[in-house]
Amino acid sequence: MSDTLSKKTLGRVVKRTEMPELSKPFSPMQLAKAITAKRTGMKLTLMDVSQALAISKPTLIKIEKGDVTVQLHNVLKVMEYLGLSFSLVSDDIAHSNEEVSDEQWY
Amino acid sequence: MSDTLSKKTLGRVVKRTEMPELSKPFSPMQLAKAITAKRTGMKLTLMDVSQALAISKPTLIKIEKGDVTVQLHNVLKVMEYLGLSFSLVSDDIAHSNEEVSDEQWY
DNA sequence: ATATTTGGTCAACTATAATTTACTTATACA
DNA sequence: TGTATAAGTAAATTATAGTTGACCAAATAT
Repeated sequence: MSDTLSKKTLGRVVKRTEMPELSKPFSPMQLAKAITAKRTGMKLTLMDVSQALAISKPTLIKIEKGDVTVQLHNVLKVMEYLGLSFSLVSDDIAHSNEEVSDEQWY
Repeated sequence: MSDTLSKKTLGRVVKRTEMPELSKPFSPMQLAKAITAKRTGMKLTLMDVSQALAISKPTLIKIEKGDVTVQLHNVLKVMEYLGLSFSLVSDDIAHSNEEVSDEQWY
């Protein structure tokens, strides 16, 4: 696996999954891996997050497994809690917001 | 409103909402506006998207209103169809994927 | 080695998102 | 103006995501 161990000054030894490369094209699995990586990196258990956000453990596991049949709401709550965010990418060639051109920006 | 009118060679005149600045921090409303902007820019009706993706019109409207109580699955389907994508942003200070450092990347 | 914690799964139930159908409001164009 | 198209809303039903609680299996600790 792409998991690494990290001994910390406080707490126990935890399995810490590596952060995926954020530059790669978005996929549900990339998101899932990033969430798990952040959570374990912050030494939070599923219980911790579950209690903090009032989201059940099975749902959190669905999210961390890349299952997309979950509420956007729940995913955003988890991401915000862990300090993760989206940015939008449009597949247009190039567009300027300065001037409203007649060209198609989509 | 921040809507603009555009006369097209084919079809009728449609209300086209402006594309939000993708550089701004992510919010559900920014996503909603981007989706509406892309759809109208591509001259697609809600019916078009509804039929193409087998998603009901009320659900599409929820998405385009920034309602987050929708399935991530449905949002991703719409985004992919319109040529929109996410990229992940982590609020870490700076991290390198080249070498595994002892520093916290989260 | 034993105990404890954590991750993960499962079944039954509850909550709620999604669909369908119809209706209304707004927009565009003849 | 009147007509057609599109956006948006609403109620009833269906589908399904979410929760709870128990349980098992790894992993981590003492």
